[in-house]
Amino acid sequence: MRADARRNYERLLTEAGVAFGEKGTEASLEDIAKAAGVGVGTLYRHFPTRQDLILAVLRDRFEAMATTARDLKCDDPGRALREWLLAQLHHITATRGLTAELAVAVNNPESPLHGQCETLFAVSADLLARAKETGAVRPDLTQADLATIVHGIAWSCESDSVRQERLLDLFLEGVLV
Amino acid sequence: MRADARRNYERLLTEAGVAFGEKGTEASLEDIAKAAGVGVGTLYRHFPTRQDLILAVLRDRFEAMATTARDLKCDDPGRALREWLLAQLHHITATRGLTAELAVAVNNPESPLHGQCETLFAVSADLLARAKETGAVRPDLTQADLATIVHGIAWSCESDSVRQERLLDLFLEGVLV
DNA sequence: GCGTAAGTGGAGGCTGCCTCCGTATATTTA
DNA sequence: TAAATATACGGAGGCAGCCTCCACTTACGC
Repeated sequence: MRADARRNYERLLTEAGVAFGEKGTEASLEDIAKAAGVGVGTLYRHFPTRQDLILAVLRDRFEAMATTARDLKCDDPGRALREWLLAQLHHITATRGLTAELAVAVNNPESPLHGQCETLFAVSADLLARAKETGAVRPDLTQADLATIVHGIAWSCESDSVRQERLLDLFLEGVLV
Repeated sequence: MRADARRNYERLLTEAGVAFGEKGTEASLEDIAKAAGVGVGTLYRHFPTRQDLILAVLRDRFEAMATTARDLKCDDPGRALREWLLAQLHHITATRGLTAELAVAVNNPESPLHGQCETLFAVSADLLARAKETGAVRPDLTQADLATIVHGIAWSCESDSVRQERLLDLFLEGVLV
């Protein structure tokens, strides 16, 4: 790839991240191209569809999440799982405007981003397995349950991290006495 | 209101419900007008903004929910609450394509639809209070918690009612052992 | 330096949004 | 029942964003 092409690619990615964060998935692509100092044609060559651009932006976020996952250290398996779920909430919230897309990527194996989730799945699987071993969580709990509820909470609480944490804890502790 | 106006109003509402269900909030208004056998001008007179049309469609759904709420009968307060939450999940799912709007209406007191929620709130408040009295749920649980989690689950499970029910039960029973 | 493969950018066709206003029709009045 | 009038209709038209296409420009290997 030529140097100018790479430069434009990066610029577009940056501006797209900003625009999607501010205006959601429907942000004007012409505006994004303009912000990146580039013509629409260039945008469309690098990212033939809006979806491609969204996915490219999300790829970066997955990286960040994987890094968080690797750095996660906690002895108590129950706590570790909770920390990981909270970290996920945090990242999903940071991916403002793309929450829905993220949920699709995680839940739908057809999604071209599904592969990117492998690292995250591995971390979840590991933490979940350990938590089950020590009897910290009910044995029928699945990764899918966790992924779904985390996205649901992230989506329904928008950017209110206090409520997110409360709902996560309600979920973990249970509501019926 | 003239008879023809009323007829067109109803037709538009019906077609809008169908279109939003099939294509989400972004469905083409011109197509909706066409489906209703009416010009765009007529659509815009009745519903000056897309939001107005969405809200009008939602008003109908609120009616349906309120009816369900009134018909709800169950002796055990814990079970009654669960039934009500399930019914809500069901209705939210039926309101395909408008889940996000519904969540806004419920969570945001500014929403012009917020008033419509009163009946539903009253039912929730009643069921929740009774469940607390009998000690069926933890005392710090709020209506807002329930509303938020129900919308989160409905959204994240799309139309998979089995998963919705499972997640609701996980929430109610708790996940940690 | 030069040739060319690779990349650029914006004009243009298309669709959907919303407004405006000339035309049509339901309802009232006589 | 027919005229008068208030009410409603509908589509043309201006605008914005989507995406394609291709004449022009530029980086880079020789």
